[in-house]
Amino acid sequence: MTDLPKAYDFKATEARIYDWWEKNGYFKPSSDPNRPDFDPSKKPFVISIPPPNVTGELHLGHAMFVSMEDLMIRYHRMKGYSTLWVPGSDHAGIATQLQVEKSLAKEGLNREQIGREEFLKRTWAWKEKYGGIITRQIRRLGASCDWDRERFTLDAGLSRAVREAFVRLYEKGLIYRGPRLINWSPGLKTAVSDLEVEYTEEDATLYYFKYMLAPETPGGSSEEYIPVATVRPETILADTAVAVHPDDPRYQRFIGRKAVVPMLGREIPVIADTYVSLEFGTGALKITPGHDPNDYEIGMRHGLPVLSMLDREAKVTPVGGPYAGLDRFECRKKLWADMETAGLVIKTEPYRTTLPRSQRGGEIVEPMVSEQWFVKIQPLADAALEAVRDGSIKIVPERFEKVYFNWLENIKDWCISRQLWWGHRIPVWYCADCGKMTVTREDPKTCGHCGSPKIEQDPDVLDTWFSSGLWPFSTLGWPDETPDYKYFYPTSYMETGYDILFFWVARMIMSGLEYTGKIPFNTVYLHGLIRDEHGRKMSKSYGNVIDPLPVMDEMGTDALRFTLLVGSTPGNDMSLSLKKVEANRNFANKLWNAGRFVISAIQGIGEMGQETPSPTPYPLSPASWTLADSWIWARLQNLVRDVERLFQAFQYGEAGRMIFEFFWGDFADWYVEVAKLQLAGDRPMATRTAETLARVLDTCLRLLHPFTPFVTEELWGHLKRTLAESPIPYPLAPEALIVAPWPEPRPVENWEAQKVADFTLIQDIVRSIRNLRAERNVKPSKRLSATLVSGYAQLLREQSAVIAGLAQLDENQISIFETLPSRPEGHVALVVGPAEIYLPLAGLVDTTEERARLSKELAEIGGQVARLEKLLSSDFANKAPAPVVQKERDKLSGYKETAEKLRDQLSQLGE
RNA sequence: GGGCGGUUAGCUCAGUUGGUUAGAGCGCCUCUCUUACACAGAGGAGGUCGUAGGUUCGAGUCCUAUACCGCCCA
Repeated sequence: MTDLPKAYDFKATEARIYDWWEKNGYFKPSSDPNRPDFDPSKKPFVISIPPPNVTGELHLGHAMFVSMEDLMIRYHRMKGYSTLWVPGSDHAGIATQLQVEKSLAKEGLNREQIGREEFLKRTWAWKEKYGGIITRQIRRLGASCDWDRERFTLDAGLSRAVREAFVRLYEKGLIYRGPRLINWSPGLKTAVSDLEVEYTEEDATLYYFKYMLAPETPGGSSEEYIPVATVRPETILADTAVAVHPDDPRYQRFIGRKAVVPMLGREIPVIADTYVSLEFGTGALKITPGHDPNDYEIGMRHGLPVLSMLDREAKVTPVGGPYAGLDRFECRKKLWADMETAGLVIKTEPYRTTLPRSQRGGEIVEPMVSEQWFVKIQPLADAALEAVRDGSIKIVPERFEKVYFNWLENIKDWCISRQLWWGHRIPVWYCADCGKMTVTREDPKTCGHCGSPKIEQDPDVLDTWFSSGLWPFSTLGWPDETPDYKYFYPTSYMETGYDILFFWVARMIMSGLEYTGKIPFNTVYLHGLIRDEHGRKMSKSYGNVIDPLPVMDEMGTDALRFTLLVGSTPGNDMSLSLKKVEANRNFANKLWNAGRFVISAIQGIGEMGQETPSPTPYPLSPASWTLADSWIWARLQNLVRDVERLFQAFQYGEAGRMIFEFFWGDFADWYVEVAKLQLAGDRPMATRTAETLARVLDTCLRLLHPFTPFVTEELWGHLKRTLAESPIPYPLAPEALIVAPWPEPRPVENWEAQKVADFTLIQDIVRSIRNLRAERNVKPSKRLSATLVSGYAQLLREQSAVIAGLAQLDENQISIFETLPSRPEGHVALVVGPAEIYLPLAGLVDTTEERARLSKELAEIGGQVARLEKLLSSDFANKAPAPVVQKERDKLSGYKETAEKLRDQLSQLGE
């Protein structure tokens, strides 16, 4: 007996196995362009990791992508590709800066007080302190990344890539700077891009007031006004027009006149624009080009001035006259109160509206005019659209292509400057003398135009996504044509969550095409988001967040991985519950124990004696196999074919489920049970059985390895050592499962279907005997005698030991006949397709009950017969494909045979 | 307003070229500690696949409409 523990001990296994893999270099590409033995003809398979926030901590989103990518990587590695998974992390400008600012605040400091240089010093220290956490946690998940190639977006090399990209775009005229309406985050004091703003519907107030018209003649007076409604009354201070619809009879006569800005007395024009809706609100709009995107458009059309009434801290500017210096919300209150006093207020009413909030922090974002850097995105977007349209890049699942198209077709220029300190500083220097800009790859000492040394670098940094957009190639050495870049780029799959399709994936495609002239990857695989067990979003305030680390502590990494991989389908959200993880921990344990059984079976062969085992050459002809051997082999080959097909179609979850079902349902529940009987046979039989056990286990471990790498590697090692010490000629190579060849599908052999059908009959017989025993409360330990009658008597005779073993019959008291003139006395009869089974349950047999049972079965079968006869006499027989019709015909004849036998039974019981 | 996804057993979900008796895990009921595994084994109950039409010999699967839930974009 083996000395392996009775339950799989993942705690004692995972870290040891991971270290062993890493130490032996299995995570490195099998063909490495930096080594002398590089084989360029070997196909590479490459994934760049979606870089997590460098100071972040593991959550289920990470667990998901790591599991999925590791599966892809391990599969291709076993398939023989030169496989590279590039790990790394992202500096995450805003997030990291906020963390450091928070720690500063605890000391009563802010970043302005300590200055930029000191702040960056502290941030780097912060990164050094917390930067390793996330990568350690990713290792714990089993990620087989090449850690020697780990990258960080602020590394020298990647920073050079960012610089190169910026300068190239600038030189091409695709980067410009200018005052534009952008989204301003007052708390963070930085611009954010359109994507970083979230719109939420909330309760607000709609303020109705009078926009008084200026007298038509100077010095005159006017009581005329246009009623206007707004949700942001404070922006009145920056109004530069009032707009009405040109066809609106209520206001038509005011077009061209002047209106007076409340409390400020500024005169602004009344303009006509078809943008104004006649039905909505009062039918008139105040126009604030400096603080609203729609108004900005209208302002551009009409040549209106743009005023800014808020500064970078969202305090009122001098434009607001007496309100200058007030906070935006205080100003709203005060201005409205003053307007009320001045008799300009009509009413207020509660109102549902969408408010723009910062994706980070959640404060209300202000549309503001500000001087920022932008990427002219249209040319890049066009190329990125084409790459997906022409199939160069495939998105899985396909439906996201539509989302991708829709976004790129309506894209706006990308605001890439951020008023932060942590990030890639914009490589632009302004000259104090000539006022011109110098944009260079190397930091300049003097102005590139007039040579003045009085130059100063732009204080802003780039949007973090600008550098992440370069990730697939910057990590491989770009802009240098390094060996890695030449061999591994373009990468293969980009695997990530659909929530960052725009933020990241689209931008990588645009960047890749622009800078490298190549697609950055050929396939985009998008996974869904993980929700709680009732499909709700996980959030801290709900308290339903599942932390992957304690889950791994309790159930093991393999259990978590298998749950995430098998529980999800591409692009769809999944619900996760600890119950599921527990079920998969049980699966790992099942695997372990079946493995223990196989190993002890192999050891048993070695202990049987020293004579040479009968040679069973490979590939085996089924000639020397038992029915069960043939059956499990055929089922296994079928599984390998299914798994391959599903993997090629990115249906990893379905593949995992099929392996699970095969291993538990076919192998462990049936074959292993039969094997126990066969192992008790003579030496050649026992040897062949042990070998089949080994073969099936080996194949299953290979198929499962991408899903559950730890338990499979550990077991495989034990299996390998055991086989090496045994007389069984089935050596396992190479030294580790992680680099063992993937089971390749074999063509179906013509004997397979018959053997599967034969064994299925045996299973059906066993099941119905078990069923009856359970119904009649026959003690499980009680071995019954039995009489079997069937046209398949030969098959049943051959399998009588199997039937007896699995159904708890007494093998020496089984009689098998082709036909039997009359049913044995005091027996209960079972009809299983072409077989009748009589069990001696004398004393338990109640004729009335028997008749009822058999009648019920006959009714069911009769229903099937009727259904199929109807089907086969319909158009179905003419129009459906022949094999499909044949299948139904076969079924019908089977049912008819069963029905016939049931009728016999009933008549023998007496009417 | 536009687009997408979901609606299948008590719960969470599979079911990908339409093939005719719809599957799993968990939960539930009965029995069993039979030396691989009680993180288990054996048996069982449980679903008119949201609704209404249509195409087809055949629809959970394709088409149309519709209800509800969710997401994305404006």
